[in-house]
Amino acid sequence: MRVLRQIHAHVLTRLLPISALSFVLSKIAAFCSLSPLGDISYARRVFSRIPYQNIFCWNAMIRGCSQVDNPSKESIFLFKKLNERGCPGLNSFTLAFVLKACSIVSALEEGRQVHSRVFRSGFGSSPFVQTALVNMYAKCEEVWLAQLVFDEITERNLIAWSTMIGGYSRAGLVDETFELFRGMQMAGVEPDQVTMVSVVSACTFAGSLDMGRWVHAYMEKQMIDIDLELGTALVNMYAKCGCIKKAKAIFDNLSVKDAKAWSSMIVGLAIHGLYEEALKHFAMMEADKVIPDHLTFIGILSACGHSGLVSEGRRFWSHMIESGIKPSTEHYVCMIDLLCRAGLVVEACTLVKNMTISPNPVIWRTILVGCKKNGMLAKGELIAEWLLELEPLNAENYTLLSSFYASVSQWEKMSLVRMKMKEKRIKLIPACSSIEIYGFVHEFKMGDWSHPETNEMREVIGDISVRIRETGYKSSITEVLHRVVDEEKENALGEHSERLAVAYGLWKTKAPAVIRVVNNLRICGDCHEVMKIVSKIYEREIIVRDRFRFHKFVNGSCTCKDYW
DNA sequence: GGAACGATCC
Repeated sequence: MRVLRQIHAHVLTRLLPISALSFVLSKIAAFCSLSPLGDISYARRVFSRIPYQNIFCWNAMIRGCSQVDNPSKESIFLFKKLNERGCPGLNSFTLAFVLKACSIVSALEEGRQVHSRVFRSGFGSSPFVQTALVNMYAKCEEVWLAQLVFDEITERNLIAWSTMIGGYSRAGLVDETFELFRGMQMAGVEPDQVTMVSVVSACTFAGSLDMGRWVHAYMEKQMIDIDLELGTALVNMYAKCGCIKKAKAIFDNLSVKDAKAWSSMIVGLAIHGLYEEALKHFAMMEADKVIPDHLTFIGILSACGHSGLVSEGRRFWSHMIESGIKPSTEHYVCMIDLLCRAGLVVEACTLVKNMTISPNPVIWRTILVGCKKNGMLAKGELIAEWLLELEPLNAENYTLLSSFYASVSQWEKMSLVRMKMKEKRIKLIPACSSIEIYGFVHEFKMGDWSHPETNEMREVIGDISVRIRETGYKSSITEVLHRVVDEEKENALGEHSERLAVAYGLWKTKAPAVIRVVNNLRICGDCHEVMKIVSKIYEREIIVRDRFRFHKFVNGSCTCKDYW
């Protein structure tokens, strides 16, 4: 920039013809807005003083004013200004750049307007504009519109396929992601690292280790190099799919590791209950001179919270603030959770009071869970009131509140919550567990006997209940109630979806195969106990991924040490 | 001078 400023000054002292001056200034503006070494505010100043602003510098400004690391609507305003001037010289670059800007700030309405401009402009057949449109709709969470545009593309190149696959993957539409990935292969277009990142992420979302392994093997066969981004996606996939060893192996093999890669590894270790390892990795990261960012701290704080490391948590909190990272809601959630789990609910509430940003529903839910664990009825009720005011239609809140009342034996209040739900026509999220057997995903809902092998499964379930009762186990009734709407289901506990899935796994596979179950909700306390016993009496390793983390049951105990 | 990718709390 220093050299550029000198050139700029030099240019201004010369009496250049207007056209030459415009040309030089537009080059300077373009450099300032586009180069990583540039300076966007300098670009703005230069741009505003160009006598003849050609389309080249307009494009550069539109592109430079909204970057992924600096989202802003300025590019869209610039485009509007250009529109007011009748768009002299508008080209496919302009349209692609402004669409990219719309995708960065999720500006659907403006994006649609640009889309109609594309129609009129005659640049609709530019592959750059088409892909930018697909990307814009996908980033605005309108994947179906993105698909419509994608369908219209006659010659789909690698980028177009990748964009669409990425759109589905980000939306968590796993089947669609894979269908498109197959379509791409059928069309004879070779996927690259960027494509594979999206496909790997879809496996992470599905929690499907078999799928992930298949994709990894495919990459090896196709000799697709594992770069930093793809490596991070793989580390994340293996960790979230329950194979922390493999995640670690891939992580260790990365030649360059940035904050994202380290964070991914740290969070992975933490959700597997390997807290010491997580903390060790944090220290290794700092020793490696990689600066932890706000997400790394979320990972390490939650690791401390889940393992009851209160003083370490406080230390990391101060460390974070000293590093100049302003705590976000997520950081507060980790810290509040950490304090609540340690029984320090009052201190957690003080922290909420002193928050500089307004607390969101997650904060209130965390405190409410804390009140539940510590039997604080009055405080919990107060929190619940705020929570329901803030989010009156979220089923999760009602489930939590009703389990809260159940835990303090307030049955009448609990049924009032149920009634309120019925009034507001709020439906519970049905508990659902899945297990993968020989590449097939079997899904079970609570009390669901629709599986074709249901009779055989009943026998296994029966066998489990007999054998665990022999060990002296008794089920806890409060756990039944908060998941069941109709209390008439007395045996509902034995039919929790995770138990059905585990029973199926026990029956279909033999030791030493690990039974891996994915839950959409948090595992209940009673099932947690049962899994421990089953792992011992059946001598099987069981890994359950619930909404938040992993539980690995081996020989009667769980890696979470019952602290979750 | 262009379009696609990785880590986020309860």
